[in-house]
Amino acid sequence: MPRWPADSRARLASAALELFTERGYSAVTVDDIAERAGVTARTFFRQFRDKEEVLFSDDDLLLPTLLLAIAEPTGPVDAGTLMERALGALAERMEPARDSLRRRQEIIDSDVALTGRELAKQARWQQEISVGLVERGFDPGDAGLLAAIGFALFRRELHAWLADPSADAPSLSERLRTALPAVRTVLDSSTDR
Amino acid sequence: MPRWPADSRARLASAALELFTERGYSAVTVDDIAERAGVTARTFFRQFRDKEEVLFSDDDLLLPTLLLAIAEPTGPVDAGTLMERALGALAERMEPARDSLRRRQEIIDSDVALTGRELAKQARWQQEISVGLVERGFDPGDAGLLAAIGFALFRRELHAWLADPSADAPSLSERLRTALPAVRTVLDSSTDR
DNA sequence: AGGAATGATGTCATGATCTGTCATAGCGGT
DNA sequence: ACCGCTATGACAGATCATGACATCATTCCT
Repeated sequence: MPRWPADSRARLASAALELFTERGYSAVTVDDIAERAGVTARTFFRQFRDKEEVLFSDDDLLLPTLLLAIAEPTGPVDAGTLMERALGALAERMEPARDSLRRRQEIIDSDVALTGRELAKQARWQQEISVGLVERGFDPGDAGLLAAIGFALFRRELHAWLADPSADAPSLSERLRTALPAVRTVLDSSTDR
Repeated sequence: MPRWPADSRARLASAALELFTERGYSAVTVDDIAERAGVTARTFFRQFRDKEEVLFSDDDLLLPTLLLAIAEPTGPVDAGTLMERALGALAERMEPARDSLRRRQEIIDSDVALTGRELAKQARWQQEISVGLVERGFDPGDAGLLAAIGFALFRRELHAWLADPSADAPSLSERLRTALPAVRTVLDSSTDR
């Protein structure tokens, strides 16, 4: 018999998500979250660096996926293909969690600071991808540019995927596969009127 | 004779920049800034929403520049050209302030939260540009994609420009002009090894 | 000239976020 | 039985941020 119920971290995370959904991010205090999870606020801050991090800590589990998809393929590979593999691997990991991701995204989009945190985290991923590409022998300038464009696309398609509630909507992976070619089309042919 | 020295806002802003440079962002309290500016902390928070905002408030002055560059040209215009005009106008406004921008950027880059705030602000600009493009008759999907790519490029070239200390380094505008064509090249031809 | 309105600032109180430090109690190994 | 390890609680305190109200030089109105 442990002295306390196990898994305080998981209980804090779901308590936080519930409360943020019920009342909105800024109307929830860390004390509220801790109370619902049956611990003290001090324990919250031991598990999560700050109040925001409770929404983002899971993301760190995805980074290895990203790096593996870049490093793994053997033989010469096209840069676009590598980006597609990396983002596709990310997409596969995210797809099963669509519902909870959407709830999370609604909270994030409702608060500028959270949006900033999300962008900063994705910028870090972008940096990691860029490094991975350079390690494969790509030109550093090209790698940075590719990673930047890739993540611009990824953000766009992720939002579209989460926002589209229909059952037969394209999956995130499918959206990504069609997005990269779209860049060329847009650059070549887009005009106003 | 005013009751207090004028321009408390400007004094707060430069006091903040000085102190952040001297001691690092997180080691400076709002009280420190207020003290050096000769006011109380309460006055700081009347001028700036929070401690971060003192580094970003000037940015808001740039948004009209951006929107004007999109809305102004008459007659049918290529989307890439419009992006170039908008970002070029931004660049022209920033170029004279290179030194203070670089000091500011060093502070921002040293702190994740500040990085997030910067990205969030640029995301908002990106959104505004996208809306401006749609109002000119561009397809909404294309507009969003173009704005995203444009700002990915802009961030990249801005950092490169600020990081290159040499006197004969290309200006920000020049960098931007060569960056957009680079997108096509990279997408078409980049391979590893 | 004189009084009222204005507006930037100070003062005080309060709540939220985050950190440092020490005590406590169950668990596992010896 | 004892010892350390670890997760947690308890408490104090710094910093950030906001609301309410007071102050007083300037300005405007009559």
